[in-house]
Amino acid sequence: MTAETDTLDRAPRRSALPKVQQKGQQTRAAILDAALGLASHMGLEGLSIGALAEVTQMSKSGVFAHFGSREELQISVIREYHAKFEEEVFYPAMREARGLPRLRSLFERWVKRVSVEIDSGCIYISGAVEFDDRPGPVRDALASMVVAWHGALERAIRIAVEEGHLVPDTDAMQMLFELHGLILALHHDARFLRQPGALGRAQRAFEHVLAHYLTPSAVRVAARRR
Amino acid sequence: MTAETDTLDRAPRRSALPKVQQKGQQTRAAILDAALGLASHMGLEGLSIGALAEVTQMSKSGVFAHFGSREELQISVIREYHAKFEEEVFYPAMREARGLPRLRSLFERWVKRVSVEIDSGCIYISGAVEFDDRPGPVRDALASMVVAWHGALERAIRIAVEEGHLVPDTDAMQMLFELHGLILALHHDARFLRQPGALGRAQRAFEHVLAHYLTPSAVRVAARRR
DNA sequence: TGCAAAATAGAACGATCGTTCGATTTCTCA
DNA sequence: TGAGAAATCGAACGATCGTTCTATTTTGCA
Repeated sequence: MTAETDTLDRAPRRSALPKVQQKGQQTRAAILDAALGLASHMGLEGLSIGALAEVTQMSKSGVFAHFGSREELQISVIREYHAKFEEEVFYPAMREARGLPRLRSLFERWVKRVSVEIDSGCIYISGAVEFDDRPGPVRDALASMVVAWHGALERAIRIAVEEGHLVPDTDAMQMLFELHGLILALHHDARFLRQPGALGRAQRAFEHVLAHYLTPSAVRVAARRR
Repeated sequence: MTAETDTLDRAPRRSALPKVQQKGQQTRAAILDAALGLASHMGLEGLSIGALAEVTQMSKSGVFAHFGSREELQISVIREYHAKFEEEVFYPAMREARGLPRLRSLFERWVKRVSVEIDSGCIYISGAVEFDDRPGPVRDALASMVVAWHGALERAIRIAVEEGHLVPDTDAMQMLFELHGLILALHHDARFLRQPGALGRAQRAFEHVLAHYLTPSAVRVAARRR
């Protein structure tokens, strides 16, 4: 209920049931895994059931039956990506100390994830471009996850203000805007332009943004880091 | 030949011929115009010759004949977008005084263009995401235009350093990275998330980035602006 | 072990895609 | 004005798409 919940979503964790995994769920997971890889390369719109069937060595209708529609498949992929993102970025960073350490960890893991993804793009980013003009349930699912993640970052920034690490008049949404821009620029330069130095530039830029909002006392702590 | 050429491209301007426009070229231009609008909404991959024929009230084969292939159509659209971008952003800004005024004008016009495009996305940005994993002539055309534009911005930054407006140890590519991120964040928040305040945040963020690189004397000039 | 249920396959559907080709209309210029 | 060139159309192609339906196979449980 406080500013820091332990999940990005409000909804309860799905399937806490200890039931043994049936065959169906098992292949569904395998399909979803392949779909995630395919969508990372071709985008959510590039996801085709035929290609997915070929990869998983199944029939088209066999794949189809697990989701009922292409839209539902896309939404499932988004949810899967979200879960992985939580696992790799959000949860570990939330174990860091409140304030600057946690914020720094969130950004660092975010950057690492995107730069690892140089060979398999971020679905949040590609999806945002693909669905910015396409209303519907897929767009809604995507947007709600992105908003949840941004909300988590914003809370981390506010906590850093409370802790006295960032100046009191910090505009959390403004700072979030600037940090988000760095991720997008990293994704663009590393993935589209294939520039080798993009990761370093993103990290350096993070320090620049931080410099704008850091409290004098926090500056001394931050300086010791380098 | 100097750091500031008067065009983004090295190639000579196409068709300086005063020849009267034939019917073919005329309808080709009309098709291209419609294609630009369509690609802005659906992306370059969403561009279909059938839809284009419907919009222009022509037959599919009639449209097709003007380009010879879908790829060539996409490349033509990219070139058209590039020309418009030059006209609206690059050329007017280049008429500003060397250094900070020119750099500021470049960014301001860039931002304006992207925020006008809230209802018809930027092809540079959507194209980068669509083709970051798809080698071929379309990707090459897109990349070369983006690189040319980034090169122009980089030159503007270097000139601002020469003029003493930015600190001598300014890393032009680093600064470009940070500015580009702001545009991408603006595009994301305004177009995908439909956030109203994105434009203002981009402008404020520009001042933040500038603050990092401004020379003390330039700071006084900049302060008078506000 | 056997039987109902779940999972998968296979074939076919209508739609749309880019592209080809030959006929036909429209333009252009001597 | 009339002939040749350019532009446009209409129909058809093979391919791929998501989806539906009916068999067939596989699975899980009493």
